[in-house]
Amino acid sequence: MKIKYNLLKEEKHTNARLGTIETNYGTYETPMFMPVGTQATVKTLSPEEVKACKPGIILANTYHLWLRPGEDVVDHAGGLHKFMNWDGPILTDSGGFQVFSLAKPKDITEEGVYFKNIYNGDRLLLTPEKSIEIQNKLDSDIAMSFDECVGFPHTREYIEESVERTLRWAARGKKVFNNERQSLFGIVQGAEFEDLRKHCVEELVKMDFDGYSIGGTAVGEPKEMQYEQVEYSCKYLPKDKVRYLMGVGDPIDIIENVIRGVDIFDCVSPTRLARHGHFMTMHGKFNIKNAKYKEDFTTLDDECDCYACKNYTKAYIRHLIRADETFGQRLLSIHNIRFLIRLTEDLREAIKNDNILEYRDEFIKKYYGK
RNA sequence: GCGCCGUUGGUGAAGUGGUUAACACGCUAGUUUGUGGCACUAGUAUGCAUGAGUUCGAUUCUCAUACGACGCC
Repeated sequence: MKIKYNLLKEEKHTNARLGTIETNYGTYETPMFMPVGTQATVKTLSPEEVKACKPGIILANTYHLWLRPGEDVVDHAGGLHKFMNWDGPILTDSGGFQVFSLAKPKDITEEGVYFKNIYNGDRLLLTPEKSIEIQNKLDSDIAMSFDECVGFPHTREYIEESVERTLRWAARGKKVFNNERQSLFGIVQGAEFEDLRKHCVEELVKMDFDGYSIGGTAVGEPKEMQYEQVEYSCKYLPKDKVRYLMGVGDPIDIIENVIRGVDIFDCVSPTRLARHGHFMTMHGKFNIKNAKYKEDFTTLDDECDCYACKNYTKAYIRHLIRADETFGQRLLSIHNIRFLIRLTEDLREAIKNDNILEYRDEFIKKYYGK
């Protein structure tokens, strides 16, 4: 089935939305945070451990699975869910972000984007049609259009050109899309230019996607500009479709962008920060490797209900991380993912109570207070 | 006891008669936003066993002392 978004309530003082999203694998509340499982695994965690963090959807990556093990292997396994033993909804990114992170300007053509295979150096062409074909085979619940994610800084001239190309790519992908169980999202680009964002939204809506993503943010631009880009996109997006802000996961950014009307977020930060020894709490982001935790026998976060916080001390986790033990990375990953999901639970409650601005102000005070 | 070699930071060590003593690990702190998973950045010996001498100048050359490895009685 196609996903279905139900708008339940709009917060009284802001554009924040409370909703549900119906999927092949159940109905989940929004705002939502999606953990990232690039290579069909949330790094260091088992599906059971991810599940215990109470996520809705998780994310996997077309580019990486295309290169390894290949979409046919996943297809023959019976699809991504069976392959990775995940019985919840999955969203696949299209490879658009890899245009930003891996490709050089000269590699971007009208037909598609040339990449160097990171594993063996082969020159590969990823096109909008190919990206959709791969995602159809992966059989995720939600597929993304293949877009160009442009970094910062950039010129208006280039963004104008890029938005048109992204729109043509969206149309090409939609034309070959062929999976009844799967939904397809369009991606709004246009950088910090309101008229270009508006134009992009209008053209995508004409194509009638199952949901809309906001792209081209969290690529090095100032925070205020990110929030503007989200405003310029949400302002024109239809209310009856879900909105996914790609790649944003800083706690403050999640709050600010929920306030501006975003429903879904994803970010590698909780797992990457964890692998590098950092953990988040309401009182800020901390480095477990710091000497001050050497004999700190308290838990990471006394407000947290995760497995790590229920069973282990900072001193022990510090020891594991410093000893390069993967169990330490697992414990911090579990904690950080659960932290961001708890944040979305709080935000849903704040929308119900029409006090999200108070929640934001109090959170910022605590988070930067340290 | 004699001979010979050695002694550089928390560790393993490189090195030179003349500005800031290489590098690695460790340690201290920071960064990380649709992930090229165990990364990156910065700091970390005012001092080269101790004492004396040669020299304009010594961690580097000489002598003595201490400590250590090896060989011989």
